[in-house]
Amino acid sequence: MSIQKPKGTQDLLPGEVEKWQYLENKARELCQRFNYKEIRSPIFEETELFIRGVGETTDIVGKEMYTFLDKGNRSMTLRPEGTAGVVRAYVENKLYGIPDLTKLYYVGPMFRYEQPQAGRYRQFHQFGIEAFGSVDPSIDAEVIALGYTFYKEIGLKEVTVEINSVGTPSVRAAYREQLQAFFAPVKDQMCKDCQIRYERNPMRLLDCKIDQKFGEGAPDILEFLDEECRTHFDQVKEHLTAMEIPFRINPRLVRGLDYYTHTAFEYKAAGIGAIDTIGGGGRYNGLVEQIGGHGNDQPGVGLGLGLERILLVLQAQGVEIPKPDPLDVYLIGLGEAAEKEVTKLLHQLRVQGIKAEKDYQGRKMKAQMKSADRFQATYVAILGDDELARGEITLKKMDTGAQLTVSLVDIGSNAAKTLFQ
RNA sequence: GCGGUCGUGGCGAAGGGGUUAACGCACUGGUUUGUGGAUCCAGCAUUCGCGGGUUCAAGUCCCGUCGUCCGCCCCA
Repeated sequence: MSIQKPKGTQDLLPGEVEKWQYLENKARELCQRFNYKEIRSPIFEETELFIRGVGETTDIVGKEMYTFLDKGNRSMTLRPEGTAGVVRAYVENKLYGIPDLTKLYYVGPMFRYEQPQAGRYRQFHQFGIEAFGSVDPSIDAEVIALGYTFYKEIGLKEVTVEINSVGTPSVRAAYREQLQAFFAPVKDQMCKDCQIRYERNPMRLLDCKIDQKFGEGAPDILEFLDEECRTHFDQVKEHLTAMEIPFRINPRLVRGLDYYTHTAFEYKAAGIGAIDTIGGGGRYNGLVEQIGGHGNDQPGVGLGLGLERILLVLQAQGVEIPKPDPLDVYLIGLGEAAEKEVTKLLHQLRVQGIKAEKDYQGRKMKAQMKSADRFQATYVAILGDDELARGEITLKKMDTGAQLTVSLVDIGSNAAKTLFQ
């Protein structure tokens, strides 16, 4: 049997890849306006980085990493998310020492070893941003606003922003105890997954689909926030309101990564089967120090948006993505001498910036006309022995069928003017 | 990791034990020795994901395996 692509990966072919280019271009252009600079970090890192960064108790580290030993017997892992690598690069390159260079973005593939499903792949792609060095709530709001603006500008409708505060580690510890106390009486009645969650991450008990009923009346983390946390959260909300970014407070929003503090948020949209999260992020004070070591305490806040999920929702909503321009001109040469002249002219046109093509399979003129039609060429240029003898070429405008003759020298030296006069 | 579904030409899709594997689209050629998007004609799967089994006979039944799609856990 012939070799197939690895499970959960996809070949992005012409026709589809244009949509990706559109999204990526939009992301870059948007980041320029928000003054985020691109960073390209490795696609694989030392396994230890993700264990320390993402968190040992997370599903990502526990069961979803693509880990392998390199030839030096070092444990490496294909990045399952973007933040850890960017934080590592930020610390390693001492970017904290360069004033104003703290707002970064990336676009690229991520890897998680999971069973594929609608909107879930083993290699998927994220557009993400990270802002380092500020605890100001306005930067939390800016990050949320950038993601929301991206969705809006590519034409996504009905995107919901959900926000929550997951507090600080000490706030969470207190909350965790209260939650365990709340669920203790019904613990034995809950599903087997929840039995595990009860011990490892009680906050997850709140969004279990099976055991919803047990969560009713459970304490909200928002009630446990201390003064600092509450103030930060309130100010994030005020900044969002000032920017007219609609949001919903979801006190049960828990993210899958351990590093979040204070602000946590998700973007949701319907249209991907059972999955509705299309992006998310939050603040991660303490992560830089955790990865970079003592003395490197820099706060950060960031987000990650799933590109294939965006594409799926766009499709479900029937949003059209602009197509690239079709071919300007398709050249047909009839006879050996004319074909050689076509080769010359084709190159002259391309050098001048004209999108031009010809046949390479020795096909009949009718077949070449069909090709031109498939490429949606604006013009077909026909060169036969008689035209060649006169130093001219026949131009046919495909939508009207109108034909005219132009000088070979003219079109070769100033194609744009000759074609579109 | 678990559960369901499906796997026939470039694409869509019939055939559910009997031997020439429908049909549609696309493509190529012809009708038109130099003019596309229309009509008509012709061509286009020694083979039904892969491996094994049952049978006189297997796309068709059974088992395994790989993959797809969907769902669970969790997330992008």
